[in-house]
Amino acid sequence: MNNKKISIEDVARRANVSITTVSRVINNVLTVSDKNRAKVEEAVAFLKFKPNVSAQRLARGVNNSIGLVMPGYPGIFHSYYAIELIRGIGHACESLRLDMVFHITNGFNPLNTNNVGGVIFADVIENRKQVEAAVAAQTPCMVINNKVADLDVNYIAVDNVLGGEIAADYFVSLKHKRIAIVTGNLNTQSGYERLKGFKKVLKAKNIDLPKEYIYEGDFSRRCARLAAEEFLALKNRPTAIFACSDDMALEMISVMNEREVKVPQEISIMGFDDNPACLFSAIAVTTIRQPLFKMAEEAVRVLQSIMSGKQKIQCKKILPPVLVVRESCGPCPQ
Amino acid sequence: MNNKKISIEDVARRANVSITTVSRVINNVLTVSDKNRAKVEEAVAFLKFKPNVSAQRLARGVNNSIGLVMPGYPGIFHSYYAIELIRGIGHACESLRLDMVFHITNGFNPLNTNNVGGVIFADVIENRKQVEAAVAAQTPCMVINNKVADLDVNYIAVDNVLGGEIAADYFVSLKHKRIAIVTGNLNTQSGYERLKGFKKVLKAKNIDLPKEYIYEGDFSRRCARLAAEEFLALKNRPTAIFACSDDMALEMISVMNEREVKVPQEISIMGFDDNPACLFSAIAVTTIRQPLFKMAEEAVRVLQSIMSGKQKIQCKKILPPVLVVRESCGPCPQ
DNA sequence: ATGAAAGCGCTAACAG
DNA sequence: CTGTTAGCGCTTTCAT
Repeated sequence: MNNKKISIEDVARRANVSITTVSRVINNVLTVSDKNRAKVEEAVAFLKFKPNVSAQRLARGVNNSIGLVMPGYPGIFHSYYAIELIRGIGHACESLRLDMVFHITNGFNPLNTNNVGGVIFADVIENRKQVEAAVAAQTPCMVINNKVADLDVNYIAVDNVLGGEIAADYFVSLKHKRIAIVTGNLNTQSGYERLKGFKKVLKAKNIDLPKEYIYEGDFSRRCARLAAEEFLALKNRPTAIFACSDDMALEMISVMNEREVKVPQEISIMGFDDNPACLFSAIAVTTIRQPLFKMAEEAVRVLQSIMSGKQKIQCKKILPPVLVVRESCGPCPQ
Repeated sequence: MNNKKISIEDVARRANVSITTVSRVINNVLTVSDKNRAKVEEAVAFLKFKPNVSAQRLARGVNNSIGLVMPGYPGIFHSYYAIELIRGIGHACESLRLDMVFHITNGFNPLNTNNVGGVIFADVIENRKQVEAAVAAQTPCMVINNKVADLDVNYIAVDNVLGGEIAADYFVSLKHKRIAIVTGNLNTQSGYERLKGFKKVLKAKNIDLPKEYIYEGDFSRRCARLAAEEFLALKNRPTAIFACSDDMALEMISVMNEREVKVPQEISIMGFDDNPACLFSAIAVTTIRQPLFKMAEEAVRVLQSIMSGKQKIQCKKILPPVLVVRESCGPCPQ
């Protein structure tokens, strides 16, 4: 198989012009006569010629592809978070005509950053060493949704501490006193920081957050179910629960339904993400919106300008999440 | 920025050997003296040299990357199906040291197949033209989970007709007479064929499948909720429902819970996929298992041998799905 | 407007 | 075991 690929030379021969001219037309350089352009186009179509991208990249000295590095831990690809990032990055690459080299890392096998023009890291905790290497090698890169204060690297992130604060503030404004949280994976910055912001506000308001009101989860529906059951079994059951992802909130609401605990009359449940699923569930979920898709798109855009730009670009952006009030949270009962 | 990249020549100069020798050591060719190998390795480490992949690909004439083409319709990336495929392919690429170029297609902007050594298509319906083009261009390719009988292309798929049959057979064996289905997206082969197999068995068993027992869905939780509500509103409500994805089955069970309809005592619900979430829900979901992850891995493996192999490889494999009995289906009530 | 020629960084005969 | 020498397919000066 693999009967010889047709090259620019074949096209030139058939069109009876030089390969330079062919190169010009496939690159939309204007200084080509209409006559020659037509001949080349005919030959390209006839031979079904497609430029060899490796050769182009080598000759141009630039690489129009970006690597997306994500950690491979279980469940991540079934999270709204990761999928929205992938969608956003994929979408941006599509419109910017970049190739997206998707690399699921296990810690070993780092992405060969010489194979891409730049790279986006979607989770620093797991991939920190790779980020450091990329920075050291001066590979253009962007970090998404993780501020890396101690590294000189560009990032775009959501303010997760603020997210936790917003959740706690809202519950407090609703007069809740027994407020619980099921956290995300605390090894991720988003998991950790949401808890941090949440605690901070409760402390400031002098509301106790006992250990049994903190369930250490991992963003998954499964642990949300476990958490819900544990909270319900408490002698002093909470009247409000902050679930650090919408998936978890949704699952908790299901459990409440099964147990015939009314949401929000008996218990308030708040999510995080603004997953569209929040709107189609039995009860619309009050949540905290974070602009995942847009963040991803912007990361690509910035990365591209880093890749092409002569000037050094600084991008350390932190986006605020926003509260979306719907039906799953209500005033404290009794 | 972009202070000149170091090349193989820089390494050779520092190690005081020819570039050929450097090439040999970075490619693990054994015919290099220990002394030279050591010198080269030192230089590589010192200069942080990474080979330019584009140059390698050009020189070698082969391309160790594969394209994964998936349609970009809404919701696909939030389906268990798509994600398992991506995971499986990503995993296989990782261990085979292939780059995975992930391409979400909107119908325009087809993947430049000259940029990859081969391509995997994960949904033929939407991408048929691209598959045809790839076949015509003799690009090594594999089609996943869609038999394309009329194209000379390799594929690996699940027998979805059989899946539909298994579902219907099981309900029949449980003595159900009023059997409904909420389908997947009927524009996908899996959506269409499951319905087909389902209908076929019911017809053979002389069980009526009225229009109102067929809800045309799209694999999403949202439509499952709508379907459940519609079925429950029927004068003659079904006693068994086949949901063509586990996500849909799970959502239907939630609705039943909200409406206080007992599963499986009053109504049986079957899913499809064998999503692990089936095990952690309130009631373990009876489902039909399809080997998504393994199928994806195998597709990569076959594709790689097509890419490297001299001989033409034929792969037209259809895997059978299997019934997994759990708790959400029971005998017909009354 | 066009083409000749010199690379881009690396691999792979081929000699030695 | 090592180095010389052609390319791989394309872009890009630089003449013309």
